Amino acid sequence: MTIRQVATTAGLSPATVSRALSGSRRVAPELQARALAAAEQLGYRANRVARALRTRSTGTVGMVVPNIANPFFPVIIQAVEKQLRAQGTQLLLCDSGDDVRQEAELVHSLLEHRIDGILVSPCDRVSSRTTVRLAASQVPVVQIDRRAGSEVAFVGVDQDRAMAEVVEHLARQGCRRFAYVASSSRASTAAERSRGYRRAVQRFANGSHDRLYAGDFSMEWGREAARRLLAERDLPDAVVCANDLVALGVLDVLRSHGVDVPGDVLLTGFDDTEVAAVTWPPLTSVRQPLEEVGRRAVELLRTVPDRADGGPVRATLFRAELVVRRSTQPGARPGESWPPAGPRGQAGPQEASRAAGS
Amino acid sequence: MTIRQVATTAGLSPATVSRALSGSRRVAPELQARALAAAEQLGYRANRVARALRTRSTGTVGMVVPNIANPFFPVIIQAVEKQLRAQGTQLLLCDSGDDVRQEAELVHSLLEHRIDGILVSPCDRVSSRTTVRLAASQVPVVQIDRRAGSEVAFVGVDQDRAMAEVVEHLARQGCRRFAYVASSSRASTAAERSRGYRRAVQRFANGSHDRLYAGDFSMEWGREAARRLLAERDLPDAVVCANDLVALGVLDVLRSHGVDVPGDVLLTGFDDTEVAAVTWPPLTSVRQPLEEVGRRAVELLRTVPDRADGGPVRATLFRAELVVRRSTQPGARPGESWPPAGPRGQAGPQEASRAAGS
DNA sequence: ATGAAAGCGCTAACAC
DNA sequence: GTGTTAGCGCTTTCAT
Repeated sequence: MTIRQVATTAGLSPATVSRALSGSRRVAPELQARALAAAEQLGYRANRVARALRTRSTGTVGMVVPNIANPFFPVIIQAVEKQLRAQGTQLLLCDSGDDVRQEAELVHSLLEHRIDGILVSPCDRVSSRTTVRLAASQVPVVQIDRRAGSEVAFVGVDQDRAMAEVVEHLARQGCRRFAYVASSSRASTAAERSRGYRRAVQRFANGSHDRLYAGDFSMEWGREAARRLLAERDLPDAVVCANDLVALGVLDVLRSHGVDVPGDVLLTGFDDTEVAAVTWPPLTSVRQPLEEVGRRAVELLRTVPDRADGGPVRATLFRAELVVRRSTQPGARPGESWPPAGPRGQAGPQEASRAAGS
Repeated sequence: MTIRQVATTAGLSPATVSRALSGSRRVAPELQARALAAAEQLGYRANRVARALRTRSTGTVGMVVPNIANPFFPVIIQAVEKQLRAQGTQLLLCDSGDDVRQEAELVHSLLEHRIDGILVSPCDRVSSRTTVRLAASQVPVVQIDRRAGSEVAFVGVDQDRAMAEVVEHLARQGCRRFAYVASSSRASTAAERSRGYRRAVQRFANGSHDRLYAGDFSMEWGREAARRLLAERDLPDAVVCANDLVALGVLDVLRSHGVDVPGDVLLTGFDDTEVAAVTWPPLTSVRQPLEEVGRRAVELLRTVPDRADGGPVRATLFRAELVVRRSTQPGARPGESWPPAGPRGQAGPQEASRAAGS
């Protein structure tokens, strides 16, 4: 089914039909109607490959994320998709598996496919740089959430500040000795969170007891780190985690070793993924305005000059929000029910099981 | 950077360079070398749009899933991607938002993009039928996980049987009165799970007390259902949930109302998502062999005849595996640490097929 | 084995 | 405003 056949059926030229369907130029109402009717009748659907070859635009944007199984990313992806849909653009989504080589291949593949732009969350803030720069020299590129260098547009969240707020909150709860279960600082977000953590511990805890465990953003790493933590002589006052997944892993192992959260140690996550609210205890975490990040990223993608040397590089930093939950509220002692006492016997997002045995 | 420029640089014709790069025909070793050298030197990368127009193959497969934020899907997507990568195919991933209209648009869009095949998890087992059929009339299509009709190839898991095993397990634990927090049966998986549940309750519990709540596959629906459940006079022995997300929502509300799991009521999920193992209590769930499902689906995609009327329609059904965890093991009393005693885990009549991450 | 030429389906440029 | 023509960049006849 080609446009030529539609044209023949309608008794028009292909050009007119093309114009009628796309609305790119004015066409006499009568001919317009004939064209549409013929197209409808034949069930004509334009071949976007041919169109793309001619117009040098595929109507497709590529997105490369490090790991789609990290529940943080689907949310950001959905936000992006929603925005793109609004402007009739398709999303070509790729998962780099947090691997720089893979990431490079995907970006190259996207470029071959002649996508109109790329959204990328670079897995390595250093090694991904060349790939990002290369891509940016060919099509508009916006870095989202993570970044590799500052030569290419970026939209994300102030991780440093957010993590500092986490520590400050913990310090206010009386914590002085901290442990940080970090993710390797290959991801820019991880590096910035670490930095924020360090800064804040210096400031609020006078740099006292401070242990660091560096791994990745996975639950399994959280488990491993918790085992190491437990192997030490004493527990810190609080365990700060690089993200929710890590925190869940830590929580799992702590619990299976009889360590109570928040009774024995406070615990925090990051990202405020959906599950953070339903673990036991619910996790204090950091919520990022992903909807806005997605919107801004797509917006920027349309603005970025084609060859990235037109003007100043745009970067947008949003501010995150601390979400305090029971994992950092040591009101009750271990084994006790929550809330510890008080008039309210029921309900409430941060409340839970009544005393045992009844 | 076109092939013509490479040809000029190498002092060859475009045709020869094309042949040299793709290896589609024999080329004299010397010329081959010259062509490759020139391509390398110029950093030539073929324009896949032009190639696709000529060869009528884009080297791209589309995939449409109902909701990427349901942690079940990323896992299946990664399995599919891995397989596709092995054969040098790009994945064009789309999220239908569990909406039939959206799904239809996405499929049409994919067809316009002239993808080589479609993997789809239809969101509605009835209404999605026309879309699936239409797609299958144009390109190879394989339904994955969910299905809409049996005229188009399918790869999935025996949901009915798996859910029956869940109920059987609960019955063995002494449960007689069940409640089922279902997802609306628009998804084929949901319908099959419901069926398996009903069948098994008939058989193992003599059709005794049986309450049904129908919503969707979300955590929020789980919360709502739990509220309704609590509004009833009495609790059932067990609450069976359509998937893990729903179970998490149920668990959250039960806990906040002081209901102990598994002390007061047993609870099960489905899908064995990563979080199922780290909730408190860990969730008994059903693990599906997603790696194999993904592999088989991609394999089938290459086998399916182009116009879906060549031969018998292929369907593959895998068997799932019950993963028993503490949420259905009322051995220990609430508030106690876990494992309650002994060297490791609890040895009940049904042992966990996998240790729950202790 | 190689090169010249045609053409995939569409739309931009050009003429009328 | 409409039709005719050319060409996007590639692969593939078709000749040689």
